[in-house]
This record gives sequence, C-alpha cells and structure tokens, in this order.
Amino acid sequence: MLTIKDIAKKAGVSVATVSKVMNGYDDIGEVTKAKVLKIIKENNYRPNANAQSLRTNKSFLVGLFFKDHQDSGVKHPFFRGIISGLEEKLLENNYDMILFSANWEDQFSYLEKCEFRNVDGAILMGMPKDDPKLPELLNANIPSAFIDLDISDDHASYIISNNEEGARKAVRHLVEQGHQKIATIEGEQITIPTQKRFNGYKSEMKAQNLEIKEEWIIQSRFSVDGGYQAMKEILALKDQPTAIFCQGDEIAIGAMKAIEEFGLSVPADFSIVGFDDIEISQYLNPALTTIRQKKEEMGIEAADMVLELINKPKKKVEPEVVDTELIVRNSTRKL
Amino acid sequence: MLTIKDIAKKAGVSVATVSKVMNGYDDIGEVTKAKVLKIIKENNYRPNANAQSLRTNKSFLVGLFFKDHQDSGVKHPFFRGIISGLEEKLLENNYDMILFSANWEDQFSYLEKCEFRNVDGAILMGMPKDDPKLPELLNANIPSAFIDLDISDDHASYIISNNEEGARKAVRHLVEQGHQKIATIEGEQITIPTQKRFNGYKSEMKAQNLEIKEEWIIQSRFSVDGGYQAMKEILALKDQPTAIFCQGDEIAIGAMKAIEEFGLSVPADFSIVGFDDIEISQYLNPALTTIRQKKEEMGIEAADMVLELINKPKKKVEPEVVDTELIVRNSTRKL
DNA sequence: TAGCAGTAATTTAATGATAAAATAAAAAAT
DNA sequence: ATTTTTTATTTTATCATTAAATTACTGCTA
Repeated sequence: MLTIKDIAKKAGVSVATVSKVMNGYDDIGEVTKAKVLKIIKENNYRPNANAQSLRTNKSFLVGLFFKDHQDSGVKHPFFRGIISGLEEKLLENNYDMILFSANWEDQFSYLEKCEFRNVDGAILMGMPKDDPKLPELLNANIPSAFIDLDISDDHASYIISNNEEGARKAVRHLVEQGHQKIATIEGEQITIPTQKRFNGYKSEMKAQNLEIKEEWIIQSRFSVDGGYQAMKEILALKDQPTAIFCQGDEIAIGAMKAIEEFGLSVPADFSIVGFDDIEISQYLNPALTTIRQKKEEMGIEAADMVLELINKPKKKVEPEVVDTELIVRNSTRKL
Repeated sequence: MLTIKDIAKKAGVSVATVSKVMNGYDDIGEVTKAKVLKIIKENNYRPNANAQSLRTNKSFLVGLFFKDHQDSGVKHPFFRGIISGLEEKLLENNYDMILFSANWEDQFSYLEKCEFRNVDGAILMGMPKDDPKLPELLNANIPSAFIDLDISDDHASYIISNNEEGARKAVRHLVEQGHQKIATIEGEQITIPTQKRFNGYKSEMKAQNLEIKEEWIIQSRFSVDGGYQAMKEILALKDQPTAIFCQGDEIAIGAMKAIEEFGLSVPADFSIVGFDDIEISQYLNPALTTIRQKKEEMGIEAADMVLELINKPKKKVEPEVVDTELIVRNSTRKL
C-alpha cells in the first residue's frame, strides 16, 4: 500500500510538503500544491488511519456499546432503528463506527475498549442506571452520548424519549375508548424507560380518577416471553382489566399470544397498547396500537451529540427529550 | 493514558523488556517478568491498538460491509441475525468489528475503506454479483468472507444457504398439501439467492410435473411493499394460483396484506410460504410457514472463515453451504 | 586466560503520519 | 549592496509499539 513517502518521492518533494498539502496548510506554493494533489489523485493515495490517529490522537472512530437485558443485542428491533440513524449521521461526518456489544462484560470495561481503540467518543444504549462500569468511563471524560439513560456532565449528554408523557398518551387513549380497568406490564425495573413509563401510567390513571389495583401492575421483561408470562398472570385474576398498557411492543406481542391461547381475543376481550412501534407492529393481526419512539431521529440526534461533545469540549451539550406519537391501529377498541 | 514507557519506568526496565513480556518472549528472566506483569496489572495497562497495528500491520479488526437493495441496511432482519452470530465469534477471538455500510458508495471503495482502517479481513453481505467494486477488493488479496454471494479464491470464500434445495422444500410442501397451481414472487434479480431460489422453484415444479405459467412468476423486491405490489398483480390474473412461494418473509408479509385488503384470506384462499424465518414470522396471524435460514450459524461460520483466511494465508478455505429447514405454521393448508 | 556460548537485558531503527522548528530562496526595504 | 521580511520547503522530533542488533554478564572449556 502506498504511503506518504511514496507520494513525496514521486512528487519530488519532502513528506512534510505532502502532509501540508493534505491538511490544507497555506504555506505551500500553488505549483507544488497542484503537482502533489495530482499525484495523490493519480495514485489514489489515502493516509493510514492508524498513523494519523497515533500522531494526532484523533481516530474518527466512535464506539458503539449496546446491552440488552436478554441476549438479543443488535437483534433488538429498537436498537436497530437507532443504529441506522447513527450510521447515517456519522458517515456524513467521516466517522466510522466500531461495534462493541456487551458480551465481553467480564473481560473489558467500556473505558478500556475506548482507550484501546482510541475512539473519539462513545454512544451507549440500553445500560442500566447502576451499571458499575459507567463511573469509570465518565471520570475519564470521554465524550459520550447515552440513549435511554439520563446521565450528563460536561463530557456526556443523553437522548431519551418522553417516556412519561408517552405512557400517559397510551392510558389517555384507552380512557377515551371507555376503558377504566387498565393494567400495565412493565419491562426490566432497573431501566429508566421502565420507571418513567410506570410513572406516566400512574399519574395519568390518577389524573383520570381511576383505581390502580396492585395486582394490575405486573413486573416483567422487555421480551415476547415476558409479555406472555405476565399476561398469563393477568388472565388468572378474578377481577380482570379490560385493557393493558404494555411497556414495549414485544411485551404486547407476547400478551396477545397468551390471550389468543386462552381462547379470548384482541381487541374484543382486551384492548392492548404497546410502546416503541417496532417494524413488525403494523403487520400484526390485529395491527398493534402503540406509542411510537422516533428511533432513527434519536440515532441521528445521538450522533450529533457525540460529534458536538467531541468538537467542542468546553461546551456543555444539553440533553434532548424526544416526543412520542400515539399510533392507533386495531388492537384497541371502544368499550 | 498509560503507555508502555510509563510501565517501563515504573518497573525500572526498558520498554523493549515490557514489550517482550507482553508478547511472551522467552528471553526474559523470571524475576523481571513477574515484576513487569505485576506492574502491568496494577496499573491496568493495555497497549495502544493504533501503535500496535502500525508496527505489526495487524489490527484485530474486521470490516463489515452490508448492502441492501432498499435502504434498510442494518435494519434488515436477515442481516441482523447474521451480525449477531458474527459478533459472538469475533469477540471470542479478540477481534472487533468495524461497521461499514454501503451508504458511502460513491465516495470510497471497499478496498479503500479496508486499507484506510487497516482491517485484517472483511465480511461482505448483500452484494450483487456484478458489483463493480468487488474485483478491486479481490485483487488486493484481503481475506474476505462473502455471505450470499458465491465468490471464492485463495483469499476469499463464502457461505450461503442451500437456496435451491430450500425453494424445492417450499414447493414440495405445497404440493404435499395438494397444491398444483403455485406462483412465485422473486426478490431482486441480480442477487444469487434470487436466482437459486428461482431455479429451485422451477426444478421442483418440473419434478412434480406441474405447469409453470409465465404469469405466475412475478419479479419484485425483497420488501413488504414489493410483496404487496406483486400480490396485487397476481390477484388481477384470470387464472389464479392457489399457493404462492415468496422468496422472502417480508415479501410474504406484503402479499398477505394485499390478500387481506382484497377481502380474501390466508390460508383459506391462498397458501403462502416465505423464506428466511425472520423473528416476526412466528407472531404473524396466521403465523408464517417458511424456509428457515440458520442466520446465527451463518454468522458464526462466516467469522470462522475470515479468521481462517487471516491466520492461514496459504490455505484455501472451502465455501460452505448451509442447510435450510421447512417450518410449517398456519399460512399453508391442505387443499 | 583468552575465547566461546548462553542468558538477560538494552539500544536502535522502523512503522506512517503530523507539527514545530529550522533553513533556504526570493522579494522588499533600507 | 546589504539587511530584513516574506514565502516556500525541509529537517527533526514525536506518537506507542515491536523487531533486530547489540551489549553486558556469567560460566565453561581448551
């Protein structure tokens, strides 16, 4: 592979001159500049990123960390949408993404991975608030954007959906349809979205003067199976709700499956609202009423955030709260 | 961040000695070795990957390229499963993955990205056979594993599902259910899977002595919308098939949607078989009968392949053809 | 006791690129 | 004509690491 030396030799100048041309210094004569550029182009030369990074301490790499509370990782449909948004924005700015999943939990810390690969910044999604490896990363002052976790300081900021308001929208929709007995199935308790969505559920129920029965609050997991198991619990209750607000679309899918197996149906016997609006939700039968998170937008925004944190180290970057949207489909009906 | 120099100073030895300890050279005394190791551990030192890569020309990085014929990229459910498998295997071997999507098509070639980031190998998925940038990459002899594209030489190999046999399984299943008028909806024609699946369809139809009507072969795209449009064409035919073999699950989803909108139903009016078995297929209503591709397994296998190509440059790595599996659900029924 | 072998370490050079400092050549000012 | 300034380019040092060459020392043998 061609190096800067080869170009220098071909152009009959020193490597410094080539470097200066590449980096837009203005103390190079027009003629020399043109000659060097021509040779660079002819030979399709590109500098070696490792050498650049070593010298300048800048890698144009962003580390992507994601963790799922099951084993799904990249497979999780919510993350996928985000990654797609991230990718778009980062590429636009000549950054590449290096994929760090959380499978190596026991081996490396976030910081170590970042330092090892010399990333300019990190994007983290799906981390629980009490993750023991986060303080270390934060102390190191590596520019970081968190998704779904409200951590921020001078080198870190976050982006999150307005989960509380989203949950309220879900409950409000059900109430408007005439439902009063509304249960909820929660995801992993340690995550911020779970907590916020639960708060939203509670406060809207209160605002609507509706009773919240303890047994209508089911703690579960963000997965189809979690929803399935939780719904079974609900189906075993004496006093059954008429509607269920599921904290995730996958939970909703599981719940619908349990209902169907039980011989009942959606929305005839239960109205179901999900959260996320993953791709499949629109193709389910019945199509799922849900609270859409603007995933691509969140990805783009998160990328913007790290870029800003990287490029303006002094400036504090304000966290961003993204609105959600109620998508009414066929899994809810007027009571 | 701590460098090898700091460690050397702390240990009172030269940097070379530290390097040798790290790399397991045997010309270091036991005492010195122990001392250095202790200090490395105490200070949690890790070498700088850029410097290592620059010096040794080995990066422990694999470049991941994927291209989708629409815009979905990472979002495509088939790729996701694969990435998940890849990740597992590569991490196990201390490699990291760098994500190159094909959005920058016009800016960089595959080779340039590989050279720029100094990757040890590349994994490519979703490329069309006639991709003009492939020869350049192949000529450069960068260890490459292709998914779904049958290219191989001394530095490249590939992994692919047995698409032809998979398609035959689909058709055979429909025939066993009593269907004789079987249509097919194809994905993008330029891809190998499309061609192979079509061959499988044709040869099984022939083997079963069934007529293949020209109008029952619909050329479309691997997407929900592609399936939807294609099914509309079929619904407009005078002589309608009783079953449709869709070359992808997403096509099948679109087709089912079109059927439903038309006021007909699956499997009552049409039996539908898909291909892939993406996550959602099992939760559709009716759940989709499909040909499963072992996605995780393919990912793991592809990772193994690059690793072998990287580590044994002399040895030819044989391509791998992975079996598919017929998953019978509720979108097909006995005629 | 000079010469050699073996061990354990160090010094030096190199990787590809950039940035700061130094220098050379040309132009302008005295 | 000499000095100063400006412009254009080169030299040198540096980044973190590894590989090759070298040195220092111990012990053995002829």
